Amino acid sequence: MENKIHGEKKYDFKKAENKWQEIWDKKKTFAAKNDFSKPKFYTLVEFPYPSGQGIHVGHPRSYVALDVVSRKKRLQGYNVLYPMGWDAFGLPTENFAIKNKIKPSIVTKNNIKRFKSQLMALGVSFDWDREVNTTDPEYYKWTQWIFLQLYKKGLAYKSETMVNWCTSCKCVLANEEVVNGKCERCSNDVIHKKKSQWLLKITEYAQRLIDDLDLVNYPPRVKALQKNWIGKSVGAEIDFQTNQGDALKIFTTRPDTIFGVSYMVISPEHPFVEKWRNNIKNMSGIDEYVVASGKKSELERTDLAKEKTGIELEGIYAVHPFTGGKIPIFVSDYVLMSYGTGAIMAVPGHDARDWEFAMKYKLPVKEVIKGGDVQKEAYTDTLDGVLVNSEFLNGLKVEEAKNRIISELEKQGKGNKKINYKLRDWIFSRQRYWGEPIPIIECERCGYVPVNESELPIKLPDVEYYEPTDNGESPLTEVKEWVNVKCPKCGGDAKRETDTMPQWAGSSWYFLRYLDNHNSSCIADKKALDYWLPVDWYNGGMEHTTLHLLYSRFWYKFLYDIGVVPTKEPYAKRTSHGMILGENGEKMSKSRGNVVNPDEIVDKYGADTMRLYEMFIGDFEKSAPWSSEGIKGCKRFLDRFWGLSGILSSELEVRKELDCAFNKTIKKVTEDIENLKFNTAIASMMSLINEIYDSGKITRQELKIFSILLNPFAPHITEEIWDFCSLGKGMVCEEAWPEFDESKCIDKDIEIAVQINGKVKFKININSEDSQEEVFRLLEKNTQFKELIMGKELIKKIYVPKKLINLVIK
RNA sequence: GCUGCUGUGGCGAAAUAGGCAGACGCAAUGGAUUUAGGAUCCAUCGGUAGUUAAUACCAUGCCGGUUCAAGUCCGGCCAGCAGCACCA
Repeated sequence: MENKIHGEKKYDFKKAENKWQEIWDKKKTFAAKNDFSKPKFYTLVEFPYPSGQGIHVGHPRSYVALDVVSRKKRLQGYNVLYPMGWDAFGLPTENFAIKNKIKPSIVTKNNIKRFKSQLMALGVSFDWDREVNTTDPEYYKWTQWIFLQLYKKGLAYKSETMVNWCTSCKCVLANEEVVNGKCERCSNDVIHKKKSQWLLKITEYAQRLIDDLDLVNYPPRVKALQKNWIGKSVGAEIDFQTNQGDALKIFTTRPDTIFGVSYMVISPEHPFVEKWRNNIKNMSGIDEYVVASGKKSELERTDLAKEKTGIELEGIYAVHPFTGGKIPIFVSDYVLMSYGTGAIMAVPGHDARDWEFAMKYKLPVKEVIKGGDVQKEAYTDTLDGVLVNSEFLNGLKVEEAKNRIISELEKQGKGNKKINYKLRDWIFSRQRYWGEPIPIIECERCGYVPVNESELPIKLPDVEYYEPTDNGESPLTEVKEWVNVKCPKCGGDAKRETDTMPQWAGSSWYFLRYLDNHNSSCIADKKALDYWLPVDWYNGGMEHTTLHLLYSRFWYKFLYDIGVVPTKEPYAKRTSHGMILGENGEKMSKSRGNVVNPDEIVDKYGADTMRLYEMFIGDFEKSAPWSSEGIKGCKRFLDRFWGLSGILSSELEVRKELDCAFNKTIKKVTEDIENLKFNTAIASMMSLINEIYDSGKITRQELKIFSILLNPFAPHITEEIWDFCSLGKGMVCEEAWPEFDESKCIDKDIEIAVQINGKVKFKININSEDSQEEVFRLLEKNTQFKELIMGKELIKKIYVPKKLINLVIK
């Protein structure tokens, strides 16, 4: 039986969606124009890693949201760039390739094909001509080029450091990739290992990465996370002389408490442990401790955070810079070599960790700031504290004492003001095959030599085996004919760097390549960079806040410094979507069996319904559970929208009685899209359609406006109704976004509430243009008012224009 | 422990800037249509009391405050989520 709503013709979403997708593709409807005189708008979503599973229902939430924004901006006359590409280097592909004996390049190609067809089936208006792929040598040529520029400026360096080593991936990880002592990707244990690695000096940009957050429109929580991650602390470095002749340099944020020092602590990796070896009386005990703490995995160190351990360096002591008193020195792994100087002055009276350690090892606790009881617990809440037992600092407030002591230290040459960051340099080498080769050659005579830029790209060799090795070397070391080269400097025998770049390399600058993706002589044409940048609106996941977002800001700032890009910050506005959870409210995963397959949804309800539902599901920034019932409401709404074609009258203009409703809806949809409130934008269109059906018909202009408003959300059905009802010459997506008239958004006849002592008692009808006097005159005529007021004393009358009246009576 | 966020019907959620709490949707119930199911259309739909009702009282995690008026502002709790976590 025919599934007829109101319409003359049933809407066949499969046929229509295919038809319009083909038309858009053929006509290149959504290609950004290289007409740099037009106002531009650059919308960007995080390009996906093309995994073997195909897209997830989470992907469209981001892509459709910015598709709605992009389509609306086009209708508003902007030259919109909304591109897509593939972040295709990475371990899952490599692991899949190893397991199934298919080359990573082939796996990648297949996955991209699948992803692309899935995205096209959703009708997302990407400009496919600008597609990029990080694994394409023509792309990673420029990733390597950027690395060389960093190298030339001294921002890429190789160094032997303690690194995070994933025992399962057999690969080093950046600090940002270690989550709770486990590998971010595979959740296996991370251990510490000494290894020679390439690092990027992101720390050099720490201050600017904080400061320039003021220049951009990011959600506060994203700014907070980034600042927190960079972790700036202001304090001082102080030299404590020792009986060994060396000065022990420490970092503290509380130089004001210097008279409360009762011992010092150095990290087990501190070089003085070795240096002082011969004079340390209990060296065998120290060795034991150092070895034991070195064996602890990242996780064990965190787990053991509660119970502090340590051992005193017998025979060694430091000298207090002001009192001249002897201070014992301990080794303990609660002090990290990677932060500050790897050594601290311990003030147990005013630091909880030092207090705990002092209790365990029976060390003295001295009060230097008045307020607490330092024998019971460390007194750390000292913002308004006053110094005591501190010689020339006595009586000063904490802030004053900090300044005083720093100037004193500087005067006497015993220390200086110092700012430290938790942020560490970015460990940039990976011992795996499927990544960009690092374009460096190691020559025995010349050291590290960058390859000539004219040789780029250094292509990944085509090999048969790419298993990670147990000895911690990249599988590329086995490819002798690739590794053995001549030194570009001296011409002698040399070897290529065999480590590859991390996955975050290609994604740190991909949004620049979209601007001019076929350029073979530079990253992108200068004019294109100047015109399109910065990205006007970038949406992505919260999980990338301390990885991709921070890394790409760093690279961009570097490119700004060398004159490649025109602005200090890459993304003018950043938003984050919430996760789509399984129907049971838990994170979607195969093991939980709550995964929703987007292909099935598109097949059953159509792309428009899928798109609309993902936008209607809830607050865009919050996570929301999928509901297989809820999606039906969106399907019903689209069916009712199609049904409008069956009640289309021959009248042309918007009817007077709906003029206000239309203006209000245009206003609501226009503003809500800008403010990420897709759910309420859709709700307002649902209300409008209810009103239209109540009126029994729709005029041509009304249907035109409705179609344009709905077009960004449901692009296929709106084109189809436009065509079917011959509403205009071209396509809906080529129309102009409707304007609203603020003055028409107010109803003439309105109902306002009358409250007595703050409680609504009844309502009266007024004209919205009525003055306060007229409203009260109307009120006094009201019988309910007379009854309620009878015998009572009216103390106060409040009128909130067009909203309510509140009467205070006794 | 620190930082940030969240808490509203059976469910997803709305509520400029302190001004009628629950828009919109789902589910549910009753009815129309149908051979039937589905789809569609109409109506009801926070709770308690009240014969439907009028109406009254209660209701935005809890306790208090400011105000003519509080989901919204202030103070104090509680719960949940996320991030960081020996960062001196």
